[in-house]
Amino acid sequence: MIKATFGWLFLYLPMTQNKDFFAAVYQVVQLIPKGRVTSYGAIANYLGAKQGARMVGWAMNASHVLPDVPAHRVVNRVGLLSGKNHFEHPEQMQELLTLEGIRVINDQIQDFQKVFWDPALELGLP
DNA sequence: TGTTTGACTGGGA
DNA sequence: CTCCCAGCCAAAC
Repeated sequence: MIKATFGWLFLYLPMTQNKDFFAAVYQVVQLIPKGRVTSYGAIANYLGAKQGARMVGWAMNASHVLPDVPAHRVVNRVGLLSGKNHFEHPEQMQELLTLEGIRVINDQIQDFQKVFWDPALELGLP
């Protein structure tokens, strides 16, 4: 029984590695509250793809076609705006964050721990 | 069809 | 602190 549960958990990960994974990423990103941020790895972890942070990044790269996906609220694990160069203007990411009350200095989010939003803690199971 | 490249991360030196 | 490396896997060469 325990083995079966574990089996399900491990099977759940590969199951999500499709278009569904991208869709799931966008859903989570849309749930990030204004004034809060999360990381690629946190989203991947929440979706059961603990090592899929790069895929989350790739999903964000393709997210521009969709409206209402606040990609600026996703940063790397230390609070650096690693994706700034993928916006219309490199400074747009910081501008959007600033409008939401998040302070950014040299591409580094200030009080990162305070504004960090962990889907695994804030949301239920995926 | 094989190789390289990242909006990443954790661990080690 | 910095730098390096190995997983990671979809795209783009």
